[in-house]
Amino acid sequence: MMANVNSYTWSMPTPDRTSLADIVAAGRDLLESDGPARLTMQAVADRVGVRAPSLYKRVRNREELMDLIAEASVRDLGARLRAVAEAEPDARGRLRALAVALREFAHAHPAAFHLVFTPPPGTSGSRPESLAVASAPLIEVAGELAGPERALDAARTVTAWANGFLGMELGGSFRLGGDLDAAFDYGIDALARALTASGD
Amino acid sequence: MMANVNSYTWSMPTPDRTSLADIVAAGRDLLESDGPARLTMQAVADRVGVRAPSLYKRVRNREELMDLIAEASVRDLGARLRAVAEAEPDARGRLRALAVALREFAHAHPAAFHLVFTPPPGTSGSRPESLAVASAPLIEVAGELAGPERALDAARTVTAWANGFLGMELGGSFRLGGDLDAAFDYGIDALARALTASGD
DNA sequence: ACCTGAACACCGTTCAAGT
DNA sequence: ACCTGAACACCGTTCAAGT
Repeated sequence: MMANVNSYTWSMPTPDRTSLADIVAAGRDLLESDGPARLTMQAVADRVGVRAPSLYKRVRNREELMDLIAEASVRDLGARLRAVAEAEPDARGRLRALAVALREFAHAHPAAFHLVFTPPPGTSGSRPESLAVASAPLIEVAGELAGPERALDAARTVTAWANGFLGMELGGSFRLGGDLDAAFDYGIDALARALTASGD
Repeated sequence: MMANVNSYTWSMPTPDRTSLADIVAAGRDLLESDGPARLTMQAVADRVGVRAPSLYKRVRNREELMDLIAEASVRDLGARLRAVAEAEPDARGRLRALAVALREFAHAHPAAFHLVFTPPPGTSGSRPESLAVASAPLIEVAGELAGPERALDAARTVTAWANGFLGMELGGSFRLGGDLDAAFDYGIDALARALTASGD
């Protein structure tokens, strides 16, 4: 028996009105422009032209959406850091270039930076592998400066400093005035000195 | 003419059923035990034995309550750091003792630590003066190690590192294994080396 | 399969009415 | 003056009903 495909009982499948990519992109825009508190399922739905419940066809819940935003952001950051690292063969110069690039990313996408490096309780943040890939150039240069023995400790010292500095800068926690560009510079040099000196 | 104080039109003022101190204490407990998302006006009210609307007699809104919790926490931290600093005259040993005390505080009160050093957008966090008082011992030792010229930059490098390390440790961002105690130790030594070396 | 309105539980907050 | 119930606006999320 043939399938019933008479023209009046059959109808074209309506094209989807949105997509996961659209939703994540809208979320990233909203996060940066309005802050996390106003990154609302309703607001995202408005922006992609659909009602809020429809988002749950593409995303399990708001937390997963936040994680997807963190994931997309960390990939962008990783690509940028990789490009910067390739352009600078000298280890000390590369440490500086990577730190500066990280700071530029933090200034350009402060909310995304915060989401990636300080995921709010309840969310998981970006996938661990993605964060590892993005951090690889920094870990590598730390190893070059401090030696393979101390690579991990050295990398953690650098990332902790950078993360802390940028988090405090974005959060307005440096309240004693002074030149933050110079303070960042001082920090880079101090760490380069410290990692280079053996310490044994 | 005498005031009307006939016994049947006059009544004892009921004693207050709670206080600002009670509310802040309940908030601190809840924050640490249940996390910021469940630090709810309703939950605080339940704990102090009143209805949620009554809290607004003592506190402007939830954000102010969060700020009061941050303020109380930073004062505790400041007192602890001051005591540690007084007990250790050697600058390098004092840097280590302060860093360790800060880490102990972060481990003992992780949610409060996070609230103080990464106040969520919308809140103001603790009063700037209170944070300055709490940070004073660290700024002072940084100045002793790096010299008065570089005191502020050096202090920012140390606090950025400590803040970043502990934020990442509490947030579970160190995912490559290894000994975190040793990594923290390495960081302290690296910073002490870096601040001591002139860099000019 | 995707989309929607309606509904639910749960927030923070306000306010008139009680004592 | 403090406390309360009731109400409001606004969340995230579920689900039956539509196409």
